[in-house]
Amino acid sequence: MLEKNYDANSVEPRIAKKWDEAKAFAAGAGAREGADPYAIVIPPPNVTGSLHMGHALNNTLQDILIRYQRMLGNNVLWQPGMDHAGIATQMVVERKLNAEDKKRTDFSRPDFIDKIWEWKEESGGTIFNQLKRLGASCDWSRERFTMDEGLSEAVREVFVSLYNEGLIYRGKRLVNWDPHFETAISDLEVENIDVDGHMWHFKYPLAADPETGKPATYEYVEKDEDGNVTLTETRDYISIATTRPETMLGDGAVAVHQSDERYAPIIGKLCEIPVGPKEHRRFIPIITDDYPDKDFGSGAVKITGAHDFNDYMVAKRNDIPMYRLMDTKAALRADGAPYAEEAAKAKAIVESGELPDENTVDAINLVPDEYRGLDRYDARKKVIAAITAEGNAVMTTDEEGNPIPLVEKNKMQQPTGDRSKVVIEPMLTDQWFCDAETLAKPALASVKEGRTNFVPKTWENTYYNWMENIQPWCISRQLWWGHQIPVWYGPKPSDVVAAKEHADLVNAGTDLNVYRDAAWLRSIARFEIFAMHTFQDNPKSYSSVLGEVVDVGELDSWKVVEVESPEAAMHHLTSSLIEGKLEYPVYRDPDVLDTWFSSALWPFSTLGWPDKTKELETYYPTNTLVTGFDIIFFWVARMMMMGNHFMKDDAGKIVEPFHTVYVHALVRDKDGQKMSKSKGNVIDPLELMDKYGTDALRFTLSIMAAQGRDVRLDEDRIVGYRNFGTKLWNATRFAEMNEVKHAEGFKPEDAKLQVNRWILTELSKTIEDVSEGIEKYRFNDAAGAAYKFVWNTFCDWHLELLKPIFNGDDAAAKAEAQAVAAYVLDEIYKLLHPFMPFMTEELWAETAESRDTLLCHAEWPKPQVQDQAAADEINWLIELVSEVRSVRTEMKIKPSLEMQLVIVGASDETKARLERNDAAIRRLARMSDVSLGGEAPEGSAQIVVGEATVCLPLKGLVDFAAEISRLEKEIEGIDKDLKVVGGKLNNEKFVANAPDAVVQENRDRLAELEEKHEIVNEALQRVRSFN
RNA sequence: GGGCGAUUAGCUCAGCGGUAGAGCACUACAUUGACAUUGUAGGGGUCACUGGUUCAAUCCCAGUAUCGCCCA
Repeated sequence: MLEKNYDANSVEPRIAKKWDEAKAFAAGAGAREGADPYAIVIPPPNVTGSLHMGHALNNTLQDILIRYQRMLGNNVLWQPGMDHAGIATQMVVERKLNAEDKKRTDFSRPDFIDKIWEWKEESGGTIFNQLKRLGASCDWSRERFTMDEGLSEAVREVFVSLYNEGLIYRGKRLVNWDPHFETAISDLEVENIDVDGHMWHFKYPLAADPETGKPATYEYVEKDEDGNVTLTETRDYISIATTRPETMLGDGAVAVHQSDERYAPIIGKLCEIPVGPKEHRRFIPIITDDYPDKDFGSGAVKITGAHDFNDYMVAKRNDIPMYRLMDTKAALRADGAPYAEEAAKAKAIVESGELPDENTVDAINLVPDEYRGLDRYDARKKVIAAITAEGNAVMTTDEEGNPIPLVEKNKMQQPTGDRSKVVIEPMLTDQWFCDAETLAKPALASVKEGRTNFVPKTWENTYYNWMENIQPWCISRQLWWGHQIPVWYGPKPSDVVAAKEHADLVNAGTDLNVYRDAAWLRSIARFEIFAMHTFQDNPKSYSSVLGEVVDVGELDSWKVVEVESPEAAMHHLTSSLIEGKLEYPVYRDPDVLDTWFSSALWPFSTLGWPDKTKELETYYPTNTLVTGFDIIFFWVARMMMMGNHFMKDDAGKIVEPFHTVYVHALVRDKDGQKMSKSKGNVIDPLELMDKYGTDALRFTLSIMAAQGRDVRLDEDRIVGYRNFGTKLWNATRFAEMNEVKHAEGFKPEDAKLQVNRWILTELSKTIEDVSEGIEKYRFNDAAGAAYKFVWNTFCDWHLELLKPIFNGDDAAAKAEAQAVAAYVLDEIYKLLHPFMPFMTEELWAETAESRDTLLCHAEWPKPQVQDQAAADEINWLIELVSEVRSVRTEMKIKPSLEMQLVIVGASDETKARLERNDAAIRRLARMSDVSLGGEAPEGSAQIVVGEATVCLPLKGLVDFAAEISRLEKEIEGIDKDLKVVGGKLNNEKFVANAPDAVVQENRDRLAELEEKHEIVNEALQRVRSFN
């Protein structure tokens, strides 16, 4: 006998163990002979991750699909794995070191990476155990990690291929720089946050006329919309507005819109940046461009190409030098020569009118000596103070009429790092980029041409929008943890080779061949002198610069070695030349790749690519990708780009990584707020599983996962669905008490009793609904159909209707009832298994002495019995009983009081039904007797069911006034419906235009309503006459 | 500024050209007979607003309002 309550906490680990021991989730487990493959790759959680509600929803939905497909007998693989999560992981380990009073830079790079691997072994991947607890039926034996050797090989393969195709390149670009982690990040990792900012207005004085030496002036004229002059004044400056005064130090120009008449007189003239030592003030040109907005600020903008994305474009278009002002921590630069020298270089550039190469410009540090090393915000304060003190701030007046600097408050969007939460600094740096635009084209076509489909479809627009406006993807990160970029450089900067491994560096056809450049080699002689000069007296220091030297291989008559840095390479080359050896040193690019680069390969790298494995052949392309919309750009789009580029069939045709992308919603709290630690509204799925059991959580998430809507999770809902589990548990317990047992060889079609044929028919319908719901990713419909069937059909009615049979004397009926109940319960376990795997697996085992398979491998139900007559009969019975109950309650008749039922005007069919269901009616409607009568007994309440009038003789019990009012109310309702239906049918246009079926439906309904109206009206007259 | 979505019962949400639904909450009653994690019954809705299309609109279209998200 089952326990009275289901104890999730003891059952779940036991069932999990059972699955594990049976290797129930191994790829292909439980598959039919010759089955179709069905594969899903898990969105790899971060190795640092812990299960949150988003994971719970995401993996529950995947598990439903996977378990369903497995039960259909398909060859199923759910591929699990984890992401190395570059920044997040490095952050976690650095934080741990900080707690021990150590920091990353106390370690060498390899030692620090070892520390991370140690951390991973100890505490990484707890999320896998949490996913197992959720019941995720992944093939855990195939767990992969983006940093493991196989996946790393795939990363190198892809990088080198794309590099050789010119789709990956290095360049100096303006990128989003995270000053906390001191690395570049991609656009997607930047969050724009609304903040209250300030806009300062400053005067840039015009340069003196070069010919006369006199201060330059112009007539500044402002007009209103109608062209009337509103202001005229003579100015010797141009006024600019800026939210970032500290970047003025790096200005290369002032720009105005070409159509802005106000500034037309001074286009091409020079103006002074009003900050820094007076004797070294820099002058910059006033230029025109499309970018400035005439109506914003003064209409004139300063152009700081190295620290602003818009300015960068303007500077590019107009050959304006871009001066970098900050270091990797976003403090003002302290490198280079004293300011006076550096400013002179900038002056020379302006005067020559020729733009030197970008590295030369980048080397110039235009931060005045007094500002060097300052944090960017401290520098801002000092710059503002200095300009204001000098009288170059645009002034206004305060409330009392005193002059004050004009500082506008303005709402602005501040870019912040999604991990670090610090303000992102646009920085001009050397980075690696992936040509996303080229890769996006086929990926776009795949969706447009329907080879990959988003569900719900509306997400396709989001995808198009992004893919059509895609920017180069910055893939390099200045971190230590990640896939190091497989590019080696020789001592000469132009010597660049991408290689999967050392051997490829010295293979035939390598690009590593600068040593063949005799002229260049001769020039190396210079370094000989340099090296001797530097290290002669201090050989120890020499070896410390050299660092480790690793043999790479032979190339021509040279020995190629790998060293640790560009400096080491140069010294090594020099020293080997001194010693008369032909040793050619290379060093590897220190950057690592964006974490999402390896995730982009996930659907094929996890299956063994670039090797041609059996798994790859079987399970690629995968079927469905289940993900949240927040990573469509980060992940889905990039998998499409990489998958389409690298995965082709034998005919060279693209094979997309998946054919369906199911995008589910975000889980929010019950008030619709996004869950976040700072808001303190995070609901921990693990706590919920402890409290209500995993199945309750899973069922709740499934039934709430309607397409296109966020899931607002309310704990009360979980309580409700926990109760649903209990209901099923107790239904099974009840069955057990009545010796309901799985009957070997029972065929549903053999059932004779209407009540059984009815439930089997309802079951068929439910099987269709649940299957269709899952197939169409309408998880809420699927779960809802199962819920309704189990509780409102099977428990509320079928089991109730079986009670008189179980308690009766008809042995054959009893045997059939037992067999059918057992059969239906088995089918229920199967239907619910994808949603509630633990409880159903437990019940499956508990309800038979032995089973051929685990429930997770049992065959998915198929509709068997369709018996409309039985369905009609029992639905009639349900209506009858419900009506009687309703009237009893309304008439305030004690439930314990047994009454007599007299049916008037019954057809032959109704008579037969009454006979067949006599016991059930008496039990469920609490009647002592059911009889047929010619007319309604005096003092009856009367109910119209179909053609018959059901009379409850209530003489002495019933409140006739109440009964009259009840019947009047009913007639009122019927009249209302009659009016609607009749109105339609009287409308010629309706009859002419509506589909025949609809017209007929309304005709039938009208007839039905009219008949009912008549019968109820008769009943009403009768009651009135009793009164 | 551009785009997407939402607005249905007190709450959380389904639905969707032709009888407006669920769960929770609420009210009344019942019972320890599988289940109080229960049963029976009940109340509760101008389907945001304004127009339009249609024989017919909660549903389609346009506009308005409010809210949310994404992108600049």
